[in-house]
Amino acid sequence: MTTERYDARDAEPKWQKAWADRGTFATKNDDPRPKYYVLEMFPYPSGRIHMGHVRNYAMGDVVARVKRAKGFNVLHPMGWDAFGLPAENAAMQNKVHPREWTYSNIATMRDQLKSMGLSLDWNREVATCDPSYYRHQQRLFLDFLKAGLVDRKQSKVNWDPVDQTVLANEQVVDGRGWRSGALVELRELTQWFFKISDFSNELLSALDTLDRWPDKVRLMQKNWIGRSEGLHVRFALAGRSVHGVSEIEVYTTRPDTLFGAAFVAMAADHPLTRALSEDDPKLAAFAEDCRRTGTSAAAIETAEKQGYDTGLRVAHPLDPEQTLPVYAANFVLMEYGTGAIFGCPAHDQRDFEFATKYHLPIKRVVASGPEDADQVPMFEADPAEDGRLVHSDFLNGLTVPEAKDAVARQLESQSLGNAPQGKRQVNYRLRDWGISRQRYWGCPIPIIHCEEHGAVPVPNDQLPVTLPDDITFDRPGNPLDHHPTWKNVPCPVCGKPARRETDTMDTFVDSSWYFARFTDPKADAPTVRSAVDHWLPVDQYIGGIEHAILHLLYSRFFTRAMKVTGHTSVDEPFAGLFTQGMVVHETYKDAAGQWLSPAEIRVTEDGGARKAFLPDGREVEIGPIEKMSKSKKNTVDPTDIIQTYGADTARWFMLSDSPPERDVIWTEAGVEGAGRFVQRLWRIIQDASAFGTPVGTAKPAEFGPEAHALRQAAHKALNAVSEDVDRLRFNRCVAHIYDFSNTLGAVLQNARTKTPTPDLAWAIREAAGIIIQLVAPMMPHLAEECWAEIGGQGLVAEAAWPEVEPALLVSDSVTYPVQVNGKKRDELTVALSASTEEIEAEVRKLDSVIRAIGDKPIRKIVVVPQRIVNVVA
RNA sequence: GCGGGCGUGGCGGAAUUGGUAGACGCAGGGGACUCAAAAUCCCCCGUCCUCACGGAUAUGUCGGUUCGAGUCCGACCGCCCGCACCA
Repeated sequence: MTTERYDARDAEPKWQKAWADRGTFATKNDDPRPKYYVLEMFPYPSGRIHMGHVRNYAMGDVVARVKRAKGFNVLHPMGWDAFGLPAENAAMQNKVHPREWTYSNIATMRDQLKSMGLSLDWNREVATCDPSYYRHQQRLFLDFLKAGLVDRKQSKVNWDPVDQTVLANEQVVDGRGWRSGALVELRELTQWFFKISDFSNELLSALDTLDRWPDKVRLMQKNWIGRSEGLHVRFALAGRSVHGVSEIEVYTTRPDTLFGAAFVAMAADHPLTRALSEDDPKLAAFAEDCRRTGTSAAAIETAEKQGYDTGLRVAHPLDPEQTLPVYAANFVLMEYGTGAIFGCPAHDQRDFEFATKYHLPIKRVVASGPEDADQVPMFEADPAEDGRLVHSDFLNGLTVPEAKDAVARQLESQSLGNAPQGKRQVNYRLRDWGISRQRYWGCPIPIIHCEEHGAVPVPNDQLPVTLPDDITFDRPGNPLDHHPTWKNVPCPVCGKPARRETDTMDTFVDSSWYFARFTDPKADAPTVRSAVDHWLPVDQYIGGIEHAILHLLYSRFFTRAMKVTGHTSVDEPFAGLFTQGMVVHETYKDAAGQWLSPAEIRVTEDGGARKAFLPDGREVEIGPIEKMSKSKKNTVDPTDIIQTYGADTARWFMLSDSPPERDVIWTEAGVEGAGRFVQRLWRIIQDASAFGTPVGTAKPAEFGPEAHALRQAAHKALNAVSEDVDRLRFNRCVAHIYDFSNTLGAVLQNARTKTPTPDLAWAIREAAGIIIQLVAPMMPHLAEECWAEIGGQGLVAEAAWPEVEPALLVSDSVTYPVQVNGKKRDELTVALSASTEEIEAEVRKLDSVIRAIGDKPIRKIVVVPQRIVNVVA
């Protein structure tokens, strides 16, 4: 018996070459077989692939290979999300051109991905930073513009007054610029927007059709779109008007609580706040302060609630006797509703805090009964939604929904000025998508600004507008903005001097249609209808949960916009979605508090206590397990792992143990375990090759008990793995394979001492073939080597998925756990055909049951067929 | 702050979706083989009581529904993700 070791370093490139030479993974658009489109979120070319990529692409590869084996024409492409900030940061730090930096990263990462042995069609590779890609994006932009899906309006950006540049939210740390440390200011710029809010209702209602998406993602999107039914209420300013303004319009989803209103609050950017600021320097200063918080919602909402009493008062719309104070407040957003609210402190936590801070009255208007009608509410256990109205005039005694309706009807019939004072309004939280970025490394927005003709689209025959190469980052701001020849061009309409739009597109635009481009990546138009309509929607999309909202929502919008402009006929880009967890690792810190990488240290285990040391013997602190990141140095380079253990081991480990939607902890022991299984399987296959019958031997008519048991195990494993692959439960696939390899290993162990009978030899050969095919999607190189070893036909990568023999999945007896009062006391094996009565009778005879019941009478016996028996006494 | 998720042995996790809690793997312990080591093979392995048979207890915490709860409901604690200019 040979026991040579499997050498991944030798085998892996060999099989990769074999697949490439045969074009195994090249996909044709006109293949008649049913289509299946598998896509993993394409990577940002940051420099090197990381373990998160390995996990993501290993999962997609399993799906692609299994679907291919099941007879589908599989599209499984790869590309690069290649525009973005890091390239500019690298340019500033290392004086390297963003294009050079990006393409060299792509070259490195492409090699790394190829070494993983993924079943990708590399002929379809695209990079979003390539003019051959972004020219079509410019075309889409112009088509959207023509279709009325693009808007130009003011919006706010984070401005760093020292660096003279716009900052991304992640570049704002505690309200200061990350490089300069200067206090960030908000600036208004005129920017381009995609009118995603035109699709709010449709994006919301179509979520119901996405039944192969995780519920949590659909819920997150639903909340993000944020449909609410409410009332616009106009409050008259009491006694005076300000610069001609005599009212404030608020939006509320709780009109029922109007009698509990204690104040009205406006955003710092509300037109009335601005008007008042002109005569009130303190208010102006307050508003300025609010603006300094930055543009991020998290920052605004975690900031302490603050208000400024403007001195204005408004009349209560339902109680002429009463007026309410008007505040400017930092937690009211101009972007949502009307930019003004009324506050009811008794029934809103935030209003409550605000009222307490500024000593405003707190009046309860919803109560579950008379006993709590006058109590100050406790939000934790408040019956806010199912109580009845109190202290509310004509609303008293109504339920919350009744009161909402009553207030709406009253205010609709009541006039202020010449219009009804209240108006029902469906409102969405979703805002239009601002795509202008004041950056170099992005897709140029194909617009020329002319003094006379305004924003003029670049004519089709002048596309693409390519990025100039001769730029520098010595000056702050966008290099495009101070590039004289690129920026200054004649107006396409009149020919007079004009200037190019120097803003580039948000990189989310790039990733909002790449899945469509893959269907015909070299086409002269953004898409070719026959290809895009054939392939879309993506059948299985796989990526990180961090993209649950923005990327996926933008892509859903973009697909609809492409439909409106005739670039596709589909609505939804992704029929199936899977969100995988992160790869995490222990962190290590030396005595000086410096992070250390796993490669720099050595871990020992002594009586359960794990300790880490530097090579010189100094002890290292083992820190918490965190997401792999460069800053904490807790990364493991996939290339190192692949060189040491092989790609198959890395892939296998990434798929085993942890459920794919959850985080997986990278451990050295885990990889070694995976590596041991590679060798174990190789030994099993060599044994099977020696003891099994040769290929093509006729199937015996009869199988003895041992052969039958092995066949049952093989077909049960095949069945289980097939089911779990469909549901992307790779960790369970791995467990089934381990389980089955233990069974097969034991049979082969016996074969060493007792030569197998012909029927068993045949079953061994069958079992070996099945286990190789089960392993092949996850460890494709090892599987090819094993396939060749047992004399399989052609390549496993091209072999059809084996058929389950259903007869082998059923057994003729059932073993029931027997419980007494819910506690397991015994087991009972009966024939599959046994009736409930027969089972009951058998159970009553069991000693263990009699003992457990004692002298209590049996009240009933619950028999759940094929499951369990419970005796209730 | 708002929205979403997760929590089971020393560790990663499984549990037929309300039916035997701990499959499978890692780590650990014991044994076989070996001059020896590695590799491999066999056995044990939640905790507590018991020589054992067996029993009690146990799925972040507290309570509820049920013949039966890791799974469903309510409250709490802890951790993670997103929050519109990171991708």
